Amino acid sequence: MTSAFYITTPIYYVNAKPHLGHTYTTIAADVARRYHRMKDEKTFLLTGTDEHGDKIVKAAEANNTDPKTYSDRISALFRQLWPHYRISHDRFIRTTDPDHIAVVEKILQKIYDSGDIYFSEYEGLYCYDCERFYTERELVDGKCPDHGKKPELIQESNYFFKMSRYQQWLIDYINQHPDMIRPERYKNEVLGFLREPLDDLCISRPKTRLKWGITLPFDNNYVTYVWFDALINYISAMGYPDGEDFKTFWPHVHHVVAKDILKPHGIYWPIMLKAAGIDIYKHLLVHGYWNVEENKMSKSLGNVVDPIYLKDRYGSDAVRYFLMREMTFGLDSSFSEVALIQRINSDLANDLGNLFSRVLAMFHKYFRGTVPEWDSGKNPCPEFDLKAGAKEAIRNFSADMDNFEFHKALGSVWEYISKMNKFVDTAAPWEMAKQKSAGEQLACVIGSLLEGLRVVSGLIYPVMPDTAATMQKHLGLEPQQAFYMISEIKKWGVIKPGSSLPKGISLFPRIDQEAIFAEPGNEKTEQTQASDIAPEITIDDFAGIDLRAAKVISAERVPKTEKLLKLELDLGFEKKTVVAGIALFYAPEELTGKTVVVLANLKPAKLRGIKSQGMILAATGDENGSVAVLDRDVAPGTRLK
RNA sequence: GGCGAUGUAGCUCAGUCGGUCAGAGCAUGCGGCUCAUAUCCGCAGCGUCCGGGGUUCGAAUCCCUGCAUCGCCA
Repeated sequence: MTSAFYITTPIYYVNAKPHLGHTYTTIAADVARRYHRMKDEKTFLLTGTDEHGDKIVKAAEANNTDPKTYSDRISALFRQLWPHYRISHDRFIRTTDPDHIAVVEKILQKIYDSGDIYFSEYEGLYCYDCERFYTERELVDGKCPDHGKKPELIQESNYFFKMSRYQQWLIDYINQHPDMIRPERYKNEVLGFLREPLDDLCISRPKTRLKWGITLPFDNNYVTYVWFDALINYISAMGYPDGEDFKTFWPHVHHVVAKDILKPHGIYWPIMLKAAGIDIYKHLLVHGYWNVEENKMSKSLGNVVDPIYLKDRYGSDAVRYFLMREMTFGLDSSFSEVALIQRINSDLANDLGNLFSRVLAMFHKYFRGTVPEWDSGKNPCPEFDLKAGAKEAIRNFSADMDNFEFHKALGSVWEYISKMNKFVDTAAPWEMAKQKSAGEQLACVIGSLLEGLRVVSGLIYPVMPDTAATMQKHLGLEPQQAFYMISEIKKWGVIKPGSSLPKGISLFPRIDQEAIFAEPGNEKTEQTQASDIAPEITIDDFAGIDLRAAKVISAERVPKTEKLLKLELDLGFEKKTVVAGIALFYAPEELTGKTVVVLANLKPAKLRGIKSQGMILAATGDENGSVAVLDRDVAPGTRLK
């Protein structure tokens, strides 16, 4: 019996601004958290920023500031972004927070005392510019791949965490908890790592080369390696070891991460917990990447992955919906503005928005805004049973959400929406309205539809909280109340007869894709080839173009040019001289005797002193070209149309 | 080089133990309705289920092999 749910995002490294990937991870966590709220669980959502390490020092230097000031600035960008997407974290942790630092020190000391941290001297190849060690095989010609300098052999002492000691334990643990790392492919990947001997983890950096970090409690000359510091945020934020939040939520923790940080979360973190005597996290949920398709986009890459741009343009709910619907959790997906617009138009505007709009319009038309008495049990509506459908939708939705299969969960909701659209068509309320005798049935149809919409508003709540609330309002309900509780959604007949409802609205206006691409700065560049088709013409326009079959009598290069060939053409009734820019692709003799297509009524032009009386058709690109040749014999002069 | 994953309709993908599994959504075409955001509903796919072998009465589904793409490791 789970009564609590704790979900985390990674703490984001402050060396870059928030982008689409961060947004996806955090929205996914928020969606999961809202779903567990629906199940009446106590929930906690943690996110934050990771601020230590040499990359931050460098980024700060590049911006002419110090690490703390720089971190403050970037961290604020993350913190300020989340409200735009209706993400309300219970805590936003920073690794520079004093309570976090205190817990990191505590954990280090604990592991040190238990003997899993040792001090060791070693030598290695160090690049002073990169401020890092290289292994022999990382080097290119014995030089650092970034700077092309030869690294120096230096000696250094550091503290190491005995991960190797826990290798077998971790393998066994994962095998005993097969759903600990999900989806399964990532569990297998971790087990793959573990087939090789695990190196001990260097967890310190001498202050001589890095000061921006948490000082080791047992040696003032070193700071903590950034990953060791960062992972601990998941417990420091909860007041480890004695905080109430820690006790309540830690047993129910779910970490959401992208696949690039699988190794720290799948290997370092459980071993750290084990070594510190803390229970292992419950689930690690690993998702894939968003591949942003540059070519199909209107905007520059930077713009489209900018979460603020997307939200301003399409709205928080629509972007949340797209991200959750489009990506199979765990796999990579591609992101494009075109795909986003298509989802919005087909799923949100056409299916859901239009259903909402048509139902409310009919309700107002036939019942003047007052909910009629109706009873689906006593007087069943024709064809479909929306009540049973709702039950099924809720069941499927819940099962999918429990498995973090957001895309499937939404699929289940949309199946129900589709059922309702069919129901409207089959029941044809407008026909019933014409026959006064069908009044009871009409009431049942409209009443059921209103209830169905209420169920939908509850089910979309985790993904589209704003839209859910808007729907509630227009169904005459109180969006402030916990309408999204599963127990509430499951009821049938919540909208009371006699209550009056406000007018409906368009939940999601359709988006005119062409209009967006036509905006200044949105020129379609390098689009797919189909997209640069010239403006539409009529058959009459085409009639003005006189294309003729013409036999090549002779061909010769135009002197002093690379591209031009002079062709003598036979059109049957006359001969023409034509200059064509195809010399890069054709030798003159190749063309002689072939029947080509000539634009015969082109205004003559002089090219290199030669009067060209037409133009032959050819497909030419940068690399190659091909003259249009008729593949069967026709009389010269035959018109093409 | 090693390990692993993937390769199914124009696009994105479902296909659990081999036997109506050749599917869904989008896009496209045609037809219908008119309550609705030119929306909705219905109908329509001659797909070498990557290629080639094999096992089997029977394979998209198992085995071998080749190719392609991707990931991790080295």
